[in-house]
Amino acid sequence: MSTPTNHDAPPQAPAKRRRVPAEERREDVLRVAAAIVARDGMHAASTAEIAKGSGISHAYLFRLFPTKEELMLEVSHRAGDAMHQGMIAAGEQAKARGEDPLVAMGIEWTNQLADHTNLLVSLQSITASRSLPVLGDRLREAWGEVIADIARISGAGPDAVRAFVAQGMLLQVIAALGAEDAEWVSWLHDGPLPCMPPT
Amino acid sequence: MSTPTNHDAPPQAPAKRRRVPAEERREDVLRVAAAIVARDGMHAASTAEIAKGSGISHAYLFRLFPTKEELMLEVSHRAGDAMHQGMIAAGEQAKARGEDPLVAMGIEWTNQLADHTNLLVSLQSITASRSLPVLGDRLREAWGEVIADIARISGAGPDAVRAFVAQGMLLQVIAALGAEDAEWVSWLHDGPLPCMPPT
DNA sequence: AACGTAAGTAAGTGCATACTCACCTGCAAG
DNA sequence: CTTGCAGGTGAGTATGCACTTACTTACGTT
Repeated sequence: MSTPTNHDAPPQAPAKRRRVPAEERREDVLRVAAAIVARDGMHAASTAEIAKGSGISHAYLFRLFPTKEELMLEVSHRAGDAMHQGMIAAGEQAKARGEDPLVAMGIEWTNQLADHTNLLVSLQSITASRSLPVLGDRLREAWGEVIADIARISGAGPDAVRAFVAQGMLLQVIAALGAEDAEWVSWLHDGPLPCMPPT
Repeated sequence: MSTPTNHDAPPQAPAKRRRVPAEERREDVLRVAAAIVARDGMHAASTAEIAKGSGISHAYLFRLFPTKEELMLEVSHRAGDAMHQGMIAAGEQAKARGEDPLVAMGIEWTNQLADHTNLLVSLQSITASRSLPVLGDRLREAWGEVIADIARISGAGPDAVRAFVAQGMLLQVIAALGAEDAEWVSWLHDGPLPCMPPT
């Protein structure tokens, strides 16, 4: 009368799933999550979809990241950091080569258009920060550092840095709108997109 | 045996609800919805909260706006339109007075910082457009018109218009981050915020 | 007074979401 | 072979969501 332990004869072998160290899984999850957040935003991104996309169970996702909020903070941090570090590297290399660092950083920035993900996640972070105060704090701090680095590496003054950052924001918005091919965009840039003004 | 029609003695009078024409209610709802969307984004904004904030039942909200999507499209349209019209007006008035229209439009734009709502709704629209294709179409079109108007009224060329719009985006982001008082912001603007560069 | 209609609602429906619990399993060391 | 344990899951739970149905009520017109 007790329930039989028999599992009802699994019809196929259970696919012999690979076991993977947790760290590696976390990286997978963060990649997948970034793509989904880029499309849907942080609030609408669903943990179930992230789990499925990462090839793990919903339950295990919450062992890797105890709450959705922590996952999102990490996603945001990765995206911001990647862009920040990329720009620093490009700027300093150019400087070492005796070229204009600001131009090099601009090119690096526009290169990010190739894979929109970081750009979009950054934008989504900004809009989510209104209802996620911790994120807001982190972002304000991060922006301060980015701007300080731009200024330090390029040696440019406030006006030039402001113009530079503003252009970056415009690119971000164009990417988010999927408007790279809109005629007003090509009019604005008067030629192929990837060129930031030398100012 | 039939259920008594007696309503169990309503303890207070039912508050004598005011009846209001549907059009007027729609305006209320749109205002409330804009504020909530500004904070939470279009996906996370809840119709229930919008209804409650507007002082109507959840059910009636869906008579005023048949779906959430239509509500959101209207919210987005209102915000974008308000900013667009405001800029056109400021630009043309300045032109009539013989002043630089681009400067006037910039001032108008920064004035929007006083009540962030439109700025934020615009940003939220942009990020939502990735998962709401109709919205994306509308936004790309609207941006084309805005940029054409800026160019027409100011007579400025692509570079100046691009710089102008980019500054606008930066302001939008600063507002979204709630970073108006951050030190990097005041460094960037080197003085009080509301001043766009003449170029 | 009585009627028509626009304004308004209580109480759902069914589905998605974030998160949990009890349990299972591949693999390396003793 | 056995055991320990990190890696991994099926099947929930409670809550919130967009949206609906059937109904009531205020008010201008005749």
